[in-house]
Amino acid sequence: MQIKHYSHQNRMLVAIDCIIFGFDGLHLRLLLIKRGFEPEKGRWSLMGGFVHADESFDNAAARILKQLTSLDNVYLEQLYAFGNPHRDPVERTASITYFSLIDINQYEKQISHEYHAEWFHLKKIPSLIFDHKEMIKMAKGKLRYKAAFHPVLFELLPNKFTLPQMQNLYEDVYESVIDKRNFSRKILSTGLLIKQNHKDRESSKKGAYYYKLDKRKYMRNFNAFLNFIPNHKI
Amino acid sequence: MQIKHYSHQNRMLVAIDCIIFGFDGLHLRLLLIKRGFEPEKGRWSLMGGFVHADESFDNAAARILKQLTSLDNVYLEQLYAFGNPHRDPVERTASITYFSLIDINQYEKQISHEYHAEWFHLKKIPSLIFDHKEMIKMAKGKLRYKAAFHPVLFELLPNKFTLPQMQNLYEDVYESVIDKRNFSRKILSTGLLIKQNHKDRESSKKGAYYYKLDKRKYMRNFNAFLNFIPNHKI
DNA sequence: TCAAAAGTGTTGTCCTTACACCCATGT
DNA sequence: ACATGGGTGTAAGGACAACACTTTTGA
Repeated sequence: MQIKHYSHQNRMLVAIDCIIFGFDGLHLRLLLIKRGFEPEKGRWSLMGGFVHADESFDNAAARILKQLTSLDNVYLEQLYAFGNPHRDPVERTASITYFSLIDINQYEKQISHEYHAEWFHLKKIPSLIFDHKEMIKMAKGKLRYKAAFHPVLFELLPNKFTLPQMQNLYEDVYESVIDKRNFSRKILSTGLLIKQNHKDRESSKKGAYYYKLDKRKYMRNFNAFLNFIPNHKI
Repeated sequence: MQIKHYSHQNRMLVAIDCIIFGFDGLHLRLLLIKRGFEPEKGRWSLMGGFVHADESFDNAAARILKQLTSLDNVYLEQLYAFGNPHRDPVERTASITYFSLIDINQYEKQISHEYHAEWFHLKKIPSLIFDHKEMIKMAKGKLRYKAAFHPVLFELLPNKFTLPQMQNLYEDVYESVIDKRNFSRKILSTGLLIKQNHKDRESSKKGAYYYKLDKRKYMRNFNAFLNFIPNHKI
């Protein structure tokens, strides 16, 4: 006998919420939108949406991210499934959260104004709906954890970037000060950076050399362990 | 206006599946059951069940684990949400997987025969339903990742254990051979072990000293980074 | 007395850290 | 000329990895 349904079981809505990080050259930032429907319409929220009937979670997350940013092929990784029965007061809704790292400059080119999105400094996150604050906290933890061993923060950097910019990024992620001599030695020792022969002349008088990521090596070595952060705690 | 439902959205079943690891003193093992209902009745499967209407995912996982093992307070951590639309052929069912580490001796005392459960050696996993093989693969990866930096494998060990037993466990998890001198130095340097003054005389002639875990230090230091495995790859 | 597993120490290498000065440029 | 941030080298200490012999005891 062919079974058609699991009877008497509870079905629920499943949504995706995206925790979207960006980096503006000085600080790590988080992209939030103004919620466009009830309840809580008009309050700040993570970008999200319901999973469609014939869509995997990964596809739903990519679709939702693209809706907001118009970007394809960005770094997107499942973070955690939030399933508290009353997290959405309207109706039981599970949220599968995804963690995204995007190049803020790519975003700026493609910006959609439909969602009233803004980049927030991580120290200045406004009040958010539901359990979104908890989601962000977990995403920050995961970013630290991952970046301590994998070169994942390159996903946040533009095509060309300088070592001082990179150091700003690491210092912001770990909320700590890093010695620039040790930092540059460690980063360069990965062999992932290709020095360019021109400088960024905007952020200092002397100018800092641009580097590009060696994409081939990056792909190959992504899962190798690195150890970027001295004395890091999670 | 009070909203009662999100209209026109797709609702789905949400299930929990538990990847349950144990350690018998020599080898890492995985607990599987014989599925008790259609479809795929009688085939090997992870222990699972549907999330009830008013139950969080964590609570559902703990309930389902207890159903099989009769154990409370075991190590249980969310692993990943599997959401492929056709992963269950009957009806769309998301699976939130949980990763569990239990002391196999506790389990043996409490065994429930209702599910025809068996412990499988990780090299000899039988054919499994749906995407359960993929779940196990991910769980193995996470176990390695986590155990490389956190003392989580203690969850698999009985109250009293010997260093050779512990080393067997680490060697099994990482499928590699570890130098016992370096291993004991590293493990003991954590300060987490309390040497007992009697020996296990069963597994060797000379006998190996028992140790107990210093639970207080274990709790306090769980999130500190360790580095147990030389040259480990994920 | 022999076999089998437990237990223990040393050394060289490499990685990590701490630290200070010179350079290039715009104002 | 000076202030600002960029770029580089060295030395000391600690962690890690490689390695071999002695001990205990049951058979």
